Amino acid sequence: MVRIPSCDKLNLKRDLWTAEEDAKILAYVSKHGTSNWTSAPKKAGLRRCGKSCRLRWTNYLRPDLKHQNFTSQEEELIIRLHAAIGSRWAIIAQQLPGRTDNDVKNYWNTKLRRKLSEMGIDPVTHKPFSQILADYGNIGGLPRSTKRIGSLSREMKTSAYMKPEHHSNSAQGLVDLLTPSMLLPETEPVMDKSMNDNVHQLNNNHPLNLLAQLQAMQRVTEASHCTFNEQIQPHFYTQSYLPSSSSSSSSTTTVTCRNTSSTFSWQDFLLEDAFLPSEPREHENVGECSLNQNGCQTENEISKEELNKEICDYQYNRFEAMHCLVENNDIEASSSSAENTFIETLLHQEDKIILFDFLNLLEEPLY
DNA sequence: AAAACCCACAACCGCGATCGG
DNA sequence: GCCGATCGCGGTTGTGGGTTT
Repeated sequence: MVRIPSCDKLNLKRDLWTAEEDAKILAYVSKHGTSNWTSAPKKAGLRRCGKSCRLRWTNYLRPDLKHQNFTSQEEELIIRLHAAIGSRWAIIAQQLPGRTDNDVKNYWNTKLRRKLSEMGIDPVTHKPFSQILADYGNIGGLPRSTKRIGSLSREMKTSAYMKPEHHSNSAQGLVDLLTPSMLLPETEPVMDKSMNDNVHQLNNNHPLNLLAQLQAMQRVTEASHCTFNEQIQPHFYTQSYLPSSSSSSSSTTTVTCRNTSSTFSWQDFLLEDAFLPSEPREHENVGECSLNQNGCQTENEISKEELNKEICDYQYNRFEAMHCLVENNDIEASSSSAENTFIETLLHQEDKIILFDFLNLLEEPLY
């Protein structure tokens, strides 16, 4: 892989952009567009590398960017999406018109992460610190993956190289890994939605409607034999309600939610047991899906064969759900990538990666 | 008043993915 | 299919302004 020489190596300007430089970039874009940044510095008369010009345009000069403070709605969305898909800022930023991935990332790192931490919530796992500490105590004799993210300290967080949803090799963690779409709450009741509505949502998706797509995928999954939603969703965000941006940092702060008469507590933003098996859950159903059968097992009680079977079962169930819809002409078979919805593509890629990583993980020695 | 510290965010780095000859 | 060029992304660092000591 050929590396682009850095601006530094080329002895190009690297400090903050001046108004004059910004004007040159704007003039360049209005004349040449944004398709070729390599030639931008030369054509615009700038002593910057093309990459730097592109970033300046993308993160600051684009006319569609918002430069106001984040709203509480945006804040809510960031937290929810971060819990669902981790630090994939580009995807999260797509859900926030006028915001860049850099904006979202900075806002998370400077505001939201600290806000959650001050409330006793681990911003990586979205679990209370107390639970994490308790979990550490509970798993004293259990094998620990070297890839696990502790997140109790900055050092631990930054030294980890897995995404938050890849924390575990436990059975419960596996559930988390496999179904990012199911980590999202319903923003509104869906019992009156028909399957056709769900499929319509899937086929008429837009990149800026990730939440709706995730929820639609969730409903499609519900149509399968494996009722993940009943089993899993209660463990995650229970409400979609919005905390007031001006609310105190107390974890007991309660505000009236925007769109319903219910109340919101910051504790609703906790993820329960994001990656460790703990107590058996009363509301867990013993469904046809085998994933849940090990919900109360400890890590070392779950054999590799069982976990492999769970992966296969999950893959099969999801495939079957989609296949059923296709057979009923409720959804078009998407044979080309161009026809794939954004989220289907995302989940497909995710599955491949997760399945591969997880099987590799199983090959690691257990201590 | 000045040094130290904190904070927000702009900018950069390095990597993998993708494009195109 | 190969390979160099470019893009896009997430993580990290640098900078400047505000606040505290």
